[in-house]
Amino acid sequence: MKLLLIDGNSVLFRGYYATCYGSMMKTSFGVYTNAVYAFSNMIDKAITLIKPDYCVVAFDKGKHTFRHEIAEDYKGGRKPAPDELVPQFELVRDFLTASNIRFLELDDIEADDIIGSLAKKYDFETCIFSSDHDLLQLIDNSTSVYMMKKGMSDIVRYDEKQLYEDYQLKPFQIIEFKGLAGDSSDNIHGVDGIGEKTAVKLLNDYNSCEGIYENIDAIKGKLQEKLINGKESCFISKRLATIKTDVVINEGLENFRLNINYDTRNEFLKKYEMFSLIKTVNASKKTDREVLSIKETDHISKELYEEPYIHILANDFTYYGRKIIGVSFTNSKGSEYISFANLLKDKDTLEFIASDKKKCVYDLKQIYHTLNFGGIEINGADDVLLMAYLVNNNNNELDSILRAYGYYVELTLKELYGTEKKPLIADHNEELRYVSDISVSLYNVYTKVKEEIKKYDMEYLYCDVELPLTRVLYEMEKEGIRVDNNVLKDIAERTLSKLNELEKDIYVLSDEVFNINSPKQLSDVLFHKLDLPDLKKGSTNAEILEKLRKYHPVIDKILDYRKYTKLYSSYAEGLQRFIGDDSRIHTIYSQTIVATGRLSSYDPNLQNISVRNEEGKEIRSAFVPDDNSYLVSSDYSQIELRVLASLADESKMIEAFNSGIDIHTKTAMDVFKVNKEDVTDLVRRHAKAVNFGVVYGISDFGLANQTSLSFADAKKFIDDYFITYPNIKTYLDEQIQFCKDNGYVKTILNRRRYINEINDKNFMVREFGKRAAMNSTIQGSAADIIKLAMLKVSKAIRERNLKSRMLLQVHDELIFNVPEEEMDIMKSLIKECMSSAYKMAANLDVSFASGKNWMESK
DNA sequence: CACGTCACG
DNA sequence: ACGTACGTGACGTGT
Repeated sequence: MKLLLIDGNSVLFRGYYATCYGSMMKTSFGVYTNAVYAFSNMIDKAITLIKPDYCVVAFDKGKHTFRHEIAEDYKGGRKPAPDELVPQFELVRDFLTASNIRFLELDDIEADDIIGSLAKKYDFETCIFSSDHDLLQLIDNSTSVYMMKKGMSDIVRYDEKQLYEDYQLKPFQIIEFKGLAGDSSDNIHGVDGIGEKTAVKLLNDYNSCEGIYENIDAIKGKLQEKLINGKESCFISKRLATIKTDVVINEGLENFRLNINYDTRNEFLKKYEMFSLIKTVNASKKTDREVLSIKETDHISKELYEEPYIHILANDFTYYGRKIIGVSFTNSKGSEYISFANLLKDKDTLEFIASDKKKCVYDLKQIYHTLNFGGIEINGADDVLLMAYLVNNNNNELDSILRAYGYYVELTLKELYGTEKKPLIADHNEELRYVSDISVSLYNVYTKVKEEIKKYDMEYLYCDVELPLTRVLYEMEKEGIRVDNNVLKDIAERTLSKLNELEKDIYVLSDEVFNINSPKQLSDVLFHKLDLPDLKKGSTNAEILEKLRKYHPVIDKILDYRKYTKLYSSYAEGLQRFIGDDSRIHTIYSQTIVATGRLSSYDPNLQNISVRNEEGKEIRSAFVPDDNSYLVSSDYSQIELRVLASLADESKMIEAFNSGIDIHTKTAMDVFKVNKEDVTDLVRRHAKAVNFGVVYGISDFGLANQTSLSFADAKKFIDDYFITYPNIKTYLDEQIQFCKDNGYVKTILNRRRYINEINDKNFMVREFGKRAAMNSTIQGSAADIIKLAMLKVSKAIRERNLKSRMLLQVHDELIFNVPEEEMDIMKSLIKECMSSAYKMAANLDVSFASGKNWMESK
């Protein structure tokens, strides 16, 4: 049994002053919440640390305590509480009420005295939480004090031993100490001329103030004089500092039992916009816990075969080849856990998992790998991660999903199993608690996202596109792509010698030896030592360096050095670690990271392999086909602009696409009203820049920056563009308006992207929101289309039993391994599937290339 | 762990 | 007056 007593005023004050700098936290309605926020954080910390069964928060109330009878100026000279803090005294009480945490305040009694009286009333373990040193006097065998130090970051537990170590005082001597040294914050005078050092020394010699005055003759000189003069003040100060322990509190202990109500607390936190605190809630809600607390079994009950959430418990060290520890089944009937060894014997359950009967997991693609590694087949599974992401693109990892639906799992996999380098043996009960919390939470999330998918009309996107795509991506990941390590080694070696050369040159040319890779050191050399013009706040990026080339020969070398270090560390060397024993690289695709609906690739990222410069492009020659095969690359040309033209129904542009004329040339012709022959290179480049700009959410500033155009010319150009293509303008404006009204924009397949920035009060943020709104439907719809194409191609390969395999996706491009004998069929099949993936006014054009490595097939 | 930089679409 | 083009992931530096 443990009782926690919290000094409410002290914690609230400390919380306020720790968070009152800069822009103070408040709600969108202007209610200050910083102190309550910090308060909530601190007491959560205290509760987690102390794990009390009972808890009371004590507050001061009234201005006429017994101490004011003793000394009129008690606590005099204090600054009044700041205006921003005052209303938070009330708010923090509301917070405690919402949390179902008891607080006490008694007329004309200080919080200290409530705490003192409660601490002495009970003889079981009592912990006091405060930042006020006065309370240290309450320490005894069963009472300890947790002090907040250094703002709020540190909490130190004081018992008799710790107190003596830090202050050389026994608990009762705290009041003796204040009698002598006083306490300026409470306007307690003590003895004039005696400070902390002298007070401690005197108490070490004479134990107490009484002891000092009994032996006053033994004390000599000035000190004796001070003590005699201050005797009255000394004993008044002592009384002021003495905490009462006899305040009558007529409440049964059970009234103080700690039983936080997370539902009402979450409501409060939501109401006052303290969203980040919702995560500190152990929201595997109590009611759920009672109904559904997990049961370990060696045979999963049949009633759990009805649409369960299945959690695969495995450590998180690697993506491929995770070891299964156990599996849980959870639905409205209950929750059960089975160890992996027992699961392998539970044939009914294995059969259920492999069957088409409906079930749900979290991160299906990874689970395909995990179960495949464990020799288990799974079918008919929904993916709660994927569903939650489709419902709202901000839900893209466990934490954010649980938080969004009001759940929180206290333990993490890392805490259970450690890391690959430092693995831990998990306690089995902890494991069960983790599985139980996560399973119950995710089962509940599943029931909710299922409804939302329906409500948002996303069944086609989810059931017919994203979910089947998960399987396709799993197969691509498993397949991997063959890489010739020798090619990478060769490039690495050559790059390294080039780098050594450049390094020397740079040191000579700049007359300085420094770390070229450090932007800080480089900018120092360029802008201070060499005195080159600092065009953008010390920035040394390629764009800036390009402009500085003419000033100093070292710049060219630095640009080259940058190019080669990137090539060396990210690609030539960097990629090698990912080549497996099968001589292949297995990237991982994320289906739930990109806000617009694109895929992303990592470990390693194969969607950003160099192509734009000659030296970098060579990396692609390391990516090779299987024996007797070719690498085939097929990409959509101008897919985003085609999507835009079609969605906006801009006939001039659609006609251009369908007639096969170069779109940037056509844009130049239309906007500048010139003949094809008069479109110069420069004019075409500008037209191309605007076309890109339009897709990114155009602005005159952006366009001017990207081209050689002046502000005014860029603005004029954009105006002319929108006059030429009025439907584009209308369409983009519609997207912005829709987003302002609804908070999100949507793609051709009803994919949503929420853009909160669009209604932000900050101009810059709002402008960003607009550009994101304009871009998202376009980029997102293009992503939808290539996903459709991937499904179509993969289906065709499967149905025709072809040996060709889809290996990579790079946003508008697909890469395949194609055996020689399938080249003809695949060429037409890929082209057909990709160009017919989605019917639009502007046709989809597909270009096609093949070779004995990825560089050749481009 | 944040920042600057740079690779891709 | 403000001071940006959209979407990612990986690396090295420096706290």
